[in-house]
Amino acid sequence: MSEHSPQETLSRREREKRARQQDILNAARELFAAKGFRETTLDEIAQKAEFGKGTLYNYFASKEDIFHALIDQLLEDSIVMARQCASSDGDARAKLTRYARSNMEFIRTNGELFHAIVEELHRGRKSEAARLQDIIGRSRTVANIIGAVLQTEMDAGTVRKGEPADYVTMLDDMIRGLASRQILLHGTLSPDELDRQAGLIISILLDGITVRHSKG
Amino acid sequence: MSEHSPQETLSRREREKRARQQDILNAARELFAAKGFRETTLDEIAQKAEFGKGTLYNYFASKEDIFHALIDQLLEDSIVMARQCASSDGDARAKLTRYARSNMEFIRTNGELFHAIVEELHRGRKSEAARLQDIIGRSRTVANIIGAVLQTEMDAGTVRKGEPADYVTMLDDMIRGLASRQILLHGTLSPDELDRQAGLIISILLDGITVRHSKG
Amino acid sequence: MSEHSPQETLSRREREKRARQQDILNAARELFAAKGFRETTLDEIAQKAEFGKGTLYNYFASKEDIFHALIDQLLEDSIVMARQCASSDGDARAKLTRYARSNMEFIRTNGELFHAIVEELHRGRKSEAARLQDIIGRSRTVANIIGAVLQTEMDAGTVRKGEPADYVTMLDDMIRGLASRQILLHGTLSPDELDRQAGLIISILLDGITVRHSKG
Amino acid sequence: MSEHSPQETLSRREREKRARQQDILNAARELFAAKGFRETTLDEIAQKAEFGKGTLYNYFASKEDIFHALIDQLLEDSIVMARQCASSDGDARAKLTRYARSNMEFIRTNGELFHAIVEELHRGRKSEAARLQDIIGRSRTVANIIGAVLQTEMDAGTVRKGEPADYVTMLDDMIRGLASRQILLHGTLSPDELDRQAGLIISILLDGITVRHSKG
DNA sequence: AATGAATGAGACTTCATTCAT
DNA sequence: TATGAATGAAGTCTCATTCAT
Repeated sequence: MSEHSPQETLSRREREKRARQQDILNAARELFAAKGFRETTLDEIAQKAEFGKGTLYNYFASKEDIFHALIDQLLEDSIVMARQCASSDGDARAKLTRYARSNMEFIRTNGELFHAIVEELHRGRKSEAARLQDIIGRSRTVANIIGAVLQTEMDAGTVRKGEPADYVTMLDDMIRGLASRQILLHGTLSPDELDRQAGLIISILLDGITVRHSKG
Repeated sequence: MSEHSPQETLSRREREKRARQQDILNAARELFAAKGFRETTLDEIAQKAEFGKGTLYNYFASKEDIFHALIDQLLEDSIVMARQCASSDGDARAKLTRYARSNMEFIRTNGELFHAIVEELHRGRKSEAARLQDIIGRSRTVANIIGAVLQTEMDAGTVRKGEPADYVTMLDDMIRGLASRQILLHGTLSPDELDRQAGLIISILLDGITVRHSKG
Repeated sequence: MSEHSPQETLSRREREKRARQQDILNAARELFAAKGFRETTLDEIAQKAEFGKGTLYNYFASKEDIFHALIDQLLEDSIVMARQCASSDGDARAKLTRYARSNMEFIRTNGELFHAIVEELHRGRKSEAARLQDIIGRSRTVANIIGAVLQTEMDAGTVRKGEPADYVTMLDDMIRGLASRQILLHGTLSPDELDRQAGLIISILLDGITVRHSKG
Repeated sequence: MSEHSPQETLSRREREKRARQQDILNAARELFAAKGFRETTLDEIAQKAEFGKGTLYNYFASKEDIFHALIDQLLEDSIVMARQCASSDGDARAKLTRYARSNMEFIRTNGELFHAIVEELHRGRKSEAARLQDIIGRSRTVANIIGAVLQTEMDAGTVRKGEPADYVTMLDDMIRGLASRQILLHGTLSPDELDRQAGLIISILLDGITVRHSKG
């Protein structure tokens, strides 16, 4: 898990700079999540980060720049999370359940920001093309990581043929919808509830809800 | 299907007023859908509706008021749509497939507004409590209508026991996710593609993706 | 002199709009003249024009737009002035003296704005090319009008051959320098002083300062 | 030409301080010339001078202070230049032509800064009175130096009576106007063109443009 | 002496809402 | 009832200056 950065040792200056950047990002993340990108003002970010307004501009070129930095972090984190689940022990059902659970946890933590991102992407922007492609590309990376788990099962004949990516996106849709709804309605998710929901989702994906009279 | 309004007969004045309100709503719907709530200005709405800017305030108390009126309409429409599918011919699979298809169509038409609504709801607002409860309540109405289809199957033992509402929301999540993604990536959905996707979603919900060796 | 505008009659609406635009331009002209473009704030313009700050944007798209409108007016006025002098009675000396005098008067009235314009042009801007060419073109129009007076004399052999435009620009340089300096040092120019200075400038241009022992 | 500074010997500390001050001034000169006073930031000056931003404040009290120091240098230089021309060989025409040429060269080199200075002076500032008087006084010094050349000719009866300062300022106006225009339109001035223009200006000043039938 | 991170006043611009006509 | 000119609060961003290291 130790992500060796190209230069293991940074100057004190550089380290402090990064730390303060992260302070700003953390403040922004909370606010963007709570109020959305447009509704969050720089004054608020500055205040929450305990900096002067102008100081932010020593670390980020614009409000959008802060937002993009957050997107990067989020996508990076989600890729790491997917990799962990895909390489964890157990069969496909175990891995997918773990993924569903981790993802719901992930959404509980970052979901609001995630929502803000989707929202912002949804709008036309100048930087649209390049940035959108980047995000789509990285999302696909996640889909491929989990899709590989399904592909293995398909090769073994235990999962019906299909486009793994389709299945993964539907899995993601269910996860996201469920997590968002639970948070919206109940504020949060208890660990037990998390487990139950994750199991339910995977059960639907793998088994469906129709009762089969097997082994007649 | 004729929705009898509480007062069958309205004065000419009242009828004209409603008509003009609807003109404004139609203009606003297109703009909110295309650019989002915040990014749409009253000037634009006024221009598209071919009214003076001040005139809007004779019909709606504020920009937000227009937005809320649109939400009402959208929810009303979705309830109608759900009822139609639930009462259509065929077995549960047919009804659900029809629902998936109609819903995707519905999202194709209103999806951007739908997105704008979700977005707006997601944020804390003054009117939060009351409005949120109203929306949740009406969403539940939809869930119950489709849930009843599943309940019938459960009673007949052909669908495994569970909370129908859970199943419906997951169905909705898959529908919404798929539709949104298709629109975002490909711009629109062809009728054929609509059918294929609706079938896939229902197939996952009912059958799952695991291969069963039925031992005929 | 009556410049018939394409439409002799404008709607009351349009007339009032123009009047208010002119109010804003007048306020801006004074301020730009006194403090320069960059140093003048929109708040000041709004206050002097007795409008709310936002109101300015109903009449001009930006601060620069106001500036450009002023340039247009100034150039238009100077062309009119040059035409009047060139078509006035008397010989070339009389016309040129009149031009010098009028121009000094013109600079007394508009010189500060003129300076602000030159200043602003001097700096690189996005709109540089197009706008600069426009201004240069219109300046040339003035130079050509007065140059034609000199050309007539050249054709008659009473003025030595040369590029009329060169002579005119030098004349302009002297006029502008003198007027600017007088205003800077003494605040204004009395009519008598105006006459004396105009005569001096023309005398230098036409006769030079060397004493000639004519008719030996 | 050796300008003896009041104190022939300065401490090493003092000498180094002056050297660094000059480094800063050189950087500022280029930037002010290219972009104007307002548009140049202290960051840019610091970077070009290869100092930290805060360091500048050890050498100058403010951004304006730097500007004023540059004005001082420029005026000092122009006085030196004028003295050289006035004391050069040849008759008045030769000296004046040399002055015109040198001055155009001077403007080519320093013109943008010159322009920035005029611009800045033109505006009302706190330091107005004292500083303005200083600059005017030093400009007069230049005018007097060149004016003395004309005075000699007047005394000899070869130049018509008048205020030498008036003639010099008009000469300066023509020089400045011509040089500025050439730079603005063509970017620079070739040596040949410089000579031609200088000759033209002096020819106008001394001879005027009227053809005289000298009746030899 | 040298540094550059921190600051906040102040600039331009947008836009929902009001109100006189 | 219909209008759109007027408004000013609020938003993002810049930059000269200060000050702790």
